[in-house]
This record gives sequence, structure tokens and C-alpha cells, in this order.
Amino acid sequence: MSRAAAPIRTAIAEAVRQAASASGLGEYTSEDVLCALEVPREEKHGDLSCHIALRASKERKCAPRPLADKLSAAVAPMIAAGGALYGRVARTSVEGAGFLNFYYSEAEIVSVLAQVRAAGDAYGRPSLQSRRVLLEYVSANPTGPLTVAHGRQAALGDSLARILRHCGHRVTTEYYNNDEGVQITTLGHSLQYRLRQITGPAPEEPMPENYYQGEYLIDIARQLSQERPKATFEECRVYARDLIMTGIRKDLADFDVTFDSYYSQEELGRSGRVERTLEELRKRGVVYESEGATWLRSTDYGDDKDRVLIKSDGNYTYLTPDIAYHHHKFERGFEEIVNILGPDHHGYIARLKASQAALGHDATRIRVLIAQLVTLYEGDRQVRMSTRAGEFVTLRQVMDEVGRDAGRFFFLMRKFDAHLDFDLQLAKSQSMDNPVFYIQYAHARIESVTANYAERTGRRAPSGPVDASLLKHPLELRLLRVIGQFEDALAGAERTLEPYRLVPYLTELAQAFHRSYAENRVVTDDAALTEARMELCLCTQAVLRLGLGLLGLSAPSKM
RNA sequence: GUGCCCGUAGCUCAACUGGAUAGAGCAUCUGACUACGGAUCAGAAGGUUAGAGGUUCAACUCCUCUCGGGCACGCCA
Repeated sequence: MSRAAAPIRTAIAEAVRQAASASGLGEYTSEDVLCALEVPREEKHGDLSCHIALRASKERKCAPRPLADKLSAAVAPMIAAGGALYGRVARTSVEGAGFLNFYYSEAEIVSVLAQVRAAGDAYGRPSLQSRRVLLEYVSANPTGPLTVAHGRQAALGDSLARILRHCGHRVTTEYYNNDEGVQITTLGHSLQYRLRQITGPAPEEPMPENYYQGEYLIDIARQLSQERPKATFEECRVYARDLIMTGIRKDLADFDVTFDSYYSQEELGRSGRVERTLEELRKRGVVYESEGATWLRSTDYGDDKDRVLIKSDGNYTYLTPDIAYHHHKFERGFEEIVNILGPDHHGYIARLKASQAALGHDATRIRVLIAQLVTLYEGDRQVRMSTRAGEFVTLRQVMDEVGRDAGRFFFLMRKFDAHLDFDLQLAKSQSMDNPVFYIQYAHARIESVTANYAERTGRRAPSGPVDASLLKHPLELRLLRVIGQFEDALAGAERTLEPYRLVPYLTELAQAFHRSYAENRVVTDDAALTEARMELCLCTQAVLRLGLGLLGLSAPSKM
């Protein structure tokens, strides 16, 4: 194959696009065709399958099979001698309702080793237009420690950032810090109450129900009492807020989650942006006064109710600065705005999008991912949580309990819009019940093969190109195929913004390795075969490391 | 009452957004190294996709209704 050949998936997509046009099937973009390519569930259906004829048949209401035949005929010259896919695709076939299946040549399958080597850390990067993405996530109010729900959002957002970056997008990650407002005021009162309990005279009233009840405030009060026993309310407010925020950032850092930017609501208020945004909305005629309040006519933009911007007491609602904040996201030039929110915010999406549409922005550029709740189990016992009651499980506790890798893996292993049952016992068990170890074990195992190889040869890798055609065993070919499917798994994760798609892929890759390993001894007296198998191991390891890295997991050499 | 998410093997979940014979892991049962890590590998069994209709070449997927679970529906944040 040629040196600068495009990845096979891209090459096939381009061939299909041209064939579709030539055969009168229709004009499609590369993106359209890429979406119609899939790795078939069953190997007998080929290495890559295209169902674009099925889609075309739907559009023009005719039988799909003849369309697939026409497409196949148009593709035929491309796999014949001199065609773009010559030597890479051995054959195609039309099957089922109208699938066009591609069967790779053995040379192509084997060439993934060279492709992994050549691409290095960029392996699997799809050919996409790079976008400027603002990814906002966690954004927990600094009124208490992060919970497991935040942990899930943190793992999801961080992994998503890694995936989008790997795909060539320019990503800025941001944490919106609600560092002022009603909840922070309540936090200040709560701390002051706790402080008085320590320094006296103790308050006679019981602690109001809406105060934050958690024990962490008692600890903070104890600390403050050493420094400033007579702290004013304002001092309490700032002290609690800042100390909690410091703790949040520490938790995130220990979870290996960092943000490019922390965006302060307080600073947003000082900047005058909120007023300017309101002015802009007024100028656009989407604001009106009623019942002493100021309203946004959000129903004109798809919301089911108009929303209050300024309450009759003169204060802004929560929405108002948030509108200004998102306006500022657009003003900073981001082409795609991704927000990860908890399930309690789903009703908020429509009004947020409406507000941005009202400002003249393209609301379809906003993608909101709702991360569903986490239910925590300790074996059979369910652990309930509630921030106010102070009876909750923190991200910190989960990290301490099960470790960072297992924690992140469990948060990511399910798709984010489904509830997650997180079994602490399972996550911390270092047994074969635990899927994260299965994947990491494959990586570590290869490391020890490498050590064996190094002992024999004095090198950790083949010194030059290997003869990959020596890899003939069905399980080896299977492993090579799975390595080549990384591209497909990554593209799926990028398109849907679902990191969990990498989990079954990596499990499959690890499995393909373990199976091949069980049948084929790597280091033998056959020098050429040993080199080829060693290269296969090293490429497998490279993709495992890459995939684990995209999930934010370590790739250990020993376990 | 209204909206959103969900209901798939004994358990936890997939099924590439409408595609091919609904797949994995665990649990259960049966097997496998005198060699590179047994945290591994091979095999068996397990299903009327909650239920009932509908749409079409094709439905776990879309529409309607019913049942069951979760989360939201403020001039709260």
C-alpha cells in the first residue's frame, strides 16, 4: 500500500461518496457517508458495512436492494486494478436488505501495525473539520463537597475533552462558579451559626431547615474560630465559599480533572455584562414588564413559558446572569457549546436555548448533556444522599474507597443519560468481576512479554520493519482487525459525545489480545515470527494505552 | 395534572440513532498450561425486548394507549 494512504475507513467513505454520485444514488457529504459506515456485528458480513442504499431507498420510496446493486457496480472499478481501493479491499458484496459489505485484503488488515507506528499518539484521528468547543461541566455551587453525581459529570466531561482534543478539536474546559447569590448567602449564615455554637453565646434557635446541615461546616467553623472567632457575616460567607471551592479544586485535581478556566459569577456581575445583555435583549424587543417584574418573551423561541429576568423585588433570577454568561461564550467565538448538567436541570434547557436564540445566536450550537443520577451500593445496601441533610457520599469518599481508576471507569462505563448503579464493593474488588482490571491487565501483560523479549534479544522492540504477513493465525488476524476498529469506535464517541463507547471497544481489544496470547506464544526460536508477534503486542499495547488515556485511566506496567 | 429519562437473559448493561440470526460481562454448569503473569483461555445454558395496537421492505429503536420505576415542573438556585 502507498505510504500516505488515508485510513481505510476514510478511503472507503470517499469511494462510496463518489460511487453514490456516479450511480445516481444521490449527492452525499463525507460526513453522511461516514455515518452510514459501521463495523458489522458478525465477521462474516465483512470488515465494514455501508447502509447508505437503505437510507436512499427511504428517501425516494423504492426497494433498497437494486440501489445497493447499482452502488456496488459503481464501487467495483475502485477495487479493481488501478482503483483507489485496489489492494486494500479484496472484495465487496451486497447482502441482506441492501448492505454493501467491504472485505479487507490481508495486506490491509496487517498494515494496521504500520499505521499505528506511523500515526503514534494521533492514531485513529478522524478527518474532521476542527471546531472551537467550550465544554462546561461540574460547575457545582461551592456550598459543599462534590458528590458522586458530580464525580460522574467530572469523569464524563474530562474524558470528553480528551476525546474531542484527540479528534483535533480546540477545546476549552470551563467551570462556572456560582460564587454569589442566595445559596452562598445561606452558606454564610450557616457557617456563622456553627461559629456561634463554638465561640458562644450559642444560638437559642435550632438551626433553620434551609441552612446547610453538613458536618463539613462544623469543621470549617472550628478552623475559622482559631483565626477569627468574631467573624462577621460577610467574613463567614467568603471564608466558607472560598475554603469549599479550594476543596473542590483539590478533589478534582486528585481525580485528575483540571479546567482551563474558572468563570466567576461574581466577576461576571462586576463586569457589567449582565446589564449589557439585558440592554441587548431590550433592544431586540423580547423583554416586557408585567406584574412589577421584567420578563423574557422566551415562548417566541420555543420555551413553554415566558421567564422572569428581574423579580419584582428588583433582584435578578438565576437565569439572568446565566444568559449573560452564555452570551459571553458565543462572544468569545466558540462554535460549539457543550454543557453537562444534572437531571434536575433538564427543564432549564429550553429556556437557556431560547434566551440565546433571542440574542441572535444559533441555539443548535448548544448541546446539553444530561448526566443521570448515580445510585450507590455497598453490596446490597443502597446509600442515599442529600446535600442539605449532610448525609451523602462525596467524590472524595469514593476515590478513597475504590481508587481513581476504578472510580472513573465505573462512572464512564454506562451511557450518561441512563441511571448508574455504582457498586462500591465491585469497583474495589481486584477480581475478574471488575472490567477495568481486565483491560489494564492486558496492558500489563504485554509489558511482561516485552521484558521476556528484551531478556532474549537485548531490545524492547523490533529494530526495523517486521514481516507482518507472518501473522496468519485467525486469532492474530482478529486482533489486527480490532486494532483497526479503533478509528470507528473513536468516531462514534466523537459524534455522539459519549465516551462510554470506548469501554466495550477496549474490552474487546483486551479480549482479542488475551485470546491470541493464549494460543500463540510470542517469544520463540523463530526470529522473524517473534519480531512480527512482538510488533503486534506493542501496537496492541499502544492502542490500549491510547484508549485508556482518553478515558483518563492509567495504563499500568505492573498490577 | 404536565414534561423528560428508563423498562432487554437470574443480575448489571449493549445493540453504532430504523438495519442482517437482539449481544457482552457477572452469576451457574463443564473443561484447559512442566513455556512469555491463571487478574487468563475454551465450551454449555440462559429471550414473546413490560403489555396491547399502529407505521414499512425492515421496529429493542418511531407513533398511540396501558402498567411499572426515576427525575423535574417557582418572581428558588
